[in-house]
This record gives sequence, C-alpha cells and structure tokens, in this order.
Amino acid sequence: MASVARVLIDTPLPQLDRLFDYAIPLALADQVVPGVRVTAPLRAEGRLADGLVVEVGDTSDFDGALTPLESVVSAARVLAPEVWALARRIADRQAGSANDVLRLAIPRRSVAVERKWLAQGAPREVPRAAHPVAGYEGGVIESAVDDGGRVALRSLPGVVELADGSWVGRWAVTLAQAAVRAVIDGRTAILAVPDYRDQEQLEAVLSTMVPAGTVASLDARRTNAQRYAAFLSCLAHPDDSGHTPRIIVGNRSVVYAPAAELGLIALYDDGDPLFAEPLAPYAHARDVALVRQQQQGGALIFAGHTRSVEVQRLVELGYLHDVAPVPLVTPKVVPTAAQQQRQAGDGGRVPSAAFRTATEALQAGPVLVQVGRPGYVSLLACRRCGQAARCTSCAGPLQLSSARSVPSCAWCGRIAGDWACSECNNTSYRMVTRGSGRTAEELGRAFPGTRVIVSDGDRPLTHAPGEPHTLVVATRGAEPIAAGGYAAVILLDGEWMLQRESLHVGDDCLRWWSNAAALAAPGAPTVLVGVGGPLAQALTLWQQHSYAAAQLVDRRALGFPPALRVASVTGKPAAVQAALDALGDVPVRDVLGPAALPAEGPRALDDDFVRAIVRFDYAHGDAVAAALRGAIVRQATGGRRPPAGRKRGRPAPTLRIKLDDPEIL
DNA sequence: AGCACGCCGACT
DNA sequence: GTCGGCGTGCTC
Repeated sequence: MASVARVLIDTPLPQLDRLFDYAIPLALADQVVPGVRVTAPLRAEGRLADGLVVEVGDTSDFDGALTPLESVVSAARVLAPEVWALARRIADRQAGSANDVLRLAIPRRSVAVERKWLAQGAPREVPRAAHPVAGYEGGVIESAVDDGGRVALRSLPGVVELADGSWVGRWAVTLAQAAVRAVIDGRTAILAVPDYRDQEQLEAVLSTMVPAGTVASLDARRTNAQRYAAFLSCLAHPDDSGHTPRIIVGNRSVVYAPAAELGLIALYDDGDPLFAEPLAPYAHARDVALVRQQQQGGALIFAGHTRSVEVQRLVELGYLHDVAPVPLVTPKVVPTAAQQQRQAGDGGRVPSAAFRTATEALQAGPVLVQVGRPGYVSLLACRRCGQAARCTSCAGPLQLSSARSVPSCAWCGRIAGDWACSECNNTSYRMVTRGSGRTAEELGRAFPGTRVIVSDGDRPLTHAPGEPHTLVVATRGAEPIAAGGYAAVILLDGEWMLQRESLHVGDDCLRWWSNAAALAAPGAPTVLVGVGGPLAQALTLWQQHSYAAAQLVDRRALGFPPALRVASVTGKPAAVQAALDALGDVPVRDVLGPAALPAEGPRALDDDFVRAIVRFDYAHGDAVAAALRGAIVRQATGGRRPPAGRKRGRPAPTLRIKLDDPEIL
C-alpha cells in the first residue's frame, strides 16, 4: 500500500507550482488515489490547503519528515492522469502554473452533484449505428480516426435538414460522423467550437445519431452544477474500472476535458478569436489540441471553411494532411468592382448589381445581408468638412443609438447635444458608418413588403425562417442559419471591415465572408461588395488555403508569427527588464522594446507599464518559457512588498507574460 | 499569501 | 543583558 502522495497544492502562487510529498496516514490509505481532492497542512501548523493527488508511491525525494495528509475530500478522481500531463506541459509551454490550467479543466465542485454521481454513476450507453462520413473520398476521415491521423479538413459549405426539421451547417454533420466513429470504437471524441451557436448545431446533429447519454456538453453557458455533472460523467467512476466513451462538445476549454481513451480531438474554425484563452496562461485551444494529440494519440482534425495561417504552416510542414471534399463543393461567389454605382433610396449602401440580386432572390427565399458593425450609427462626421465627430471631453467617437437620438460618446457615454466641428465649427453632421440597426431600417425601405430580421452580437439568432421576402441583417459572425439556406448572401461592409489596422484583417474578413457564404442554398449567389484583389479571388474560387499560404509567405518575410514564435512581457519597467535579463543566453531572434503600452480604446492602461516583445524560433520555445517562468517566480518571491500598511484588494501582478498572443504585432 | 526566522535599536 | 522592528525566505 502506497505511503507517499505527491500533491499539487491549490494556490495561485507561482513558486508553489510543483508537487509536494505527503505521508499517507493509515486511516486514509485506501482513499488516497491519484486524482482525488485532499486537504493538506502547509507550512504552518493548523493551516490547511486544498490539493489534488497527482500520484502515489513509496519513496520521496524530499529529505525531511513528511507531513501526513489531513483528509480526502471525496472519492471522485477529478484530475485524470492524462489531464495532469497536459496541464503540466501547457503550463510549462506558456510560462504559467499548472493550477491555472486546471482551473479551466476541472469545474468548481458541487457537493450535491458529486454525491449523486458517486451514488448512481453515469449512463453507459454505447451507440451501435455507424455513420459513414459523407462528402469526402471514401474512408479518408474514417481511417484518420482509426489510425490517429492529423487532418486539416476543408469543411463542406451548405446547410442540412435534420430528422426533426431543424437545419445545421454541413460542417457539423461531418464532425459528428467522425466523432461517432470514435465512440463506436470505444474511445472518446472531443469537439471544440468557438461559440454556443456552433455547439447547438453539433448537439442537434449528435442527438439524431447517438443516445443522449453519450454526449457531454462542457461549456460556460451552463450552470456550474450542469457543467460539473457533465464533467463527472466523463470520468471513470470509483466503482467502475472501465473507461466510458463519450462525445464531449464545448467551447475552447473543452480541449482539457477528461478522456482516458482519446479517439479524436477536433476544432471547428480554429481561426476564430474565441479560441484564444483570455485567462492565464493564455494557451490557445489550437495549441492545446496539438499538444494533447501528441501526448495521447488519437486523431486530430482542424475543420473549417477557411484555413488559418497556423494550420497552413502545419500542412506545409507535412504535419497535417490537407483533406478536401470529393467532389469539390463551392458556393457561387460574385465579386463586384470597388467603385460601383450605388442604388438610390437605400441610403446608398447597396450597389445596383447586389440590389438586383437581392430583389430577385427575395422572391425565392430569405436573403442574408452581412454588415460590419452592430448598433445603429457608429461614426459621425462634420457635414461640411468631413472631420470625424469626437467627444469634447475624451475625444472618443460619437455615435447614434437610434434615428431620433442625440449623439453620444462611444467611450465615456457623454451626451454631445451641443456638438460643433472642431475644424470648422459647423454644427450639422452626417452618418459615416451604419450599424446593423440602421442598415435594417434603410433596407426595409429599399425593399418594400419585406420582413427584416436583425441578428447582432447583442441579440444573435441561431435560426431564421426559410421564407421568401425575408431579409436577415446580421453582423459578421452572428449570421443565423436559414431553413433551406439563403437564396442570396450579400456581404456589404467589406471595404470598411478591411480598414482595421491588424496583422490578420485579411484572414478575419475571409473567415467571416466564407462562413456567411457557407449558409447559402445550393447554387445561390453570394455577392461580395466593393472588394477585389487576392481576398476576393480566394473567396470566389473557394481557395482559402491559397490565401493562407500567401499570408504565410508574408509572415515569414516579416518575421511574424506563425513563422516564428513571440512572447510579450508586460509590466513595470524594472520587472520587464529583469525578465529580459533572465533570458540570458537563450538564443532568441530579437527583442522589440520595451516600449510604453499603446494607448488603445477608451482608457489607457496602467500608464507606467511597458511591454517588450521577444521573437524566437520554435526550437527554443521551452528555453524561453523556462527563463521567463523563472523571472515570474523571482519577482513573486524576491520582490519587495508593496509599501507597508495598506491592505488592498488585489496586488496587481507587476509582470505578465503571454506566449503566442494572437493580438500581438 | 501567510508565517517564521534573523540580525539591529530602546527597555525593565 | 533582553524584547521586538519587519526585511528575507520557505512552504512536503
């Protein structure tokens, strides 16, 4: 019987991010098993810390008397061995703590839910019926699932009706079929999607293929109790030695779900920024999936209508296999020249070609109009000289919230009823950019007798009716699925969307447009308004991977990710300098900065913070992460306390390190 | 984070 | 000669 337990203490302190050995008291001998929650004395007599048993054994490297564990919290083995290995690796890779990773991997405990699960376990339904993966060369995806293949999958555009009459994207059917293949084989599949609307589609498809107990949904929208119940249902029950195959669906953190026998881990639309984890240690779900597949085996699929530059790089390295539909299915995309004549009467937004397309299509079915901006009017300008209208107190942009409202500042909210142009003192303004609300209003007038539906970030719709004379105005990313597919898709604000200053505007726009075009009915036109060049070409030819390949060439030339890796180091100047010094002789490509943080948005961040960016090759990732991690630990221990006396809520971390932050540069 | 250990100024 | 200041350092 094991006498030593190796425990991860639940603490945010970076210097305690390692395993501590404890003696196992005889009374607890048969309860202390890997994965259970325990309490253990730490440092001072009587002070108890929570922890997780990572492993048990009979020896310890610690020379000193081992303190005995205090108690076992419950019999649930919430830290599965494969999740521990993943959390440790991800933390090390990101210069962070395993505890921070585990916060994403293990939901908060709910005693009632846990008691119920311990008493009755989880359903063990295993699906019987196979669902061959349709639309691809026979057996390509099946053999990837069977043999642990790694695939960059070009999803099928279009929508499909399910047995219950609801409609989903065809991409969801493909992933569900692949997942069923894995569970029939007795293994678990993890399907990660950017947001809950994608998740609903997967759940809808899966409900027609497998018994309900086979699917576990782990996403942030559920209550903690629901999430914990779903989480427990994926674990091995204490009374039961076997692994329970599951299809686990969820958003970005589902990549950490417990799956002892991993058959498949798949991401849909990996370029979506929602896959970037905003919590420390900021690991991108794509990277986690890559690491996990390497550790645990099973198949890896990155599916989507576009190709992220990161995935394209892996395809070119030969690490992922590019798989396209057979026969090729491509939406019909019609670009329009940049300076097209505008139709009168609709606010001048829709060029005449697109207007004609929409008018015609509305007779046959619903028409989708994708706009760039939510809200009503997001930018005003002087009617006389064209100067942008800005708030007099904070210089934020002025906006309108409805037809009759007074302009107000988008940043500070101040009402600007007395606005006058700062250049020419004129007091009348015009609308420069229109949001979904204003566009809907204008289009309603332009297409009389049409029902106009708005779907935006605030109130996104999942589904839209498939009836003619229905105009759906949606902001990019919030497009509902129309029954039967749209009779036409108009992509309106491309020109404006491309103006954003960012390394990946092009990728983002292509992704938004492609995802909207994928909602069209077979043969229905998608009109891209006012955009030409390689982006329009990639969309028209449905060759998003070619665009990604060209982007990768550019990134290599510029030395930008994913051609190489980057770490951003943010904090007080002294802390940043210490972190950079800690890099010592690690062979980094170069260090940009430190420089003052760019003042962005309504409020400038901590004004005395600086940021440096370290660029390095993939080969030196471990060394860079280890060095920066050392700086974090030193700064947490060595550093002086805040000037004595005051007790503030949170001593803001003075050093923040992000590896591979997609928003950098 | 806490909390103990440790080496310099006023004290019964 | 001690009691205690909170500057460093450790937590099995």
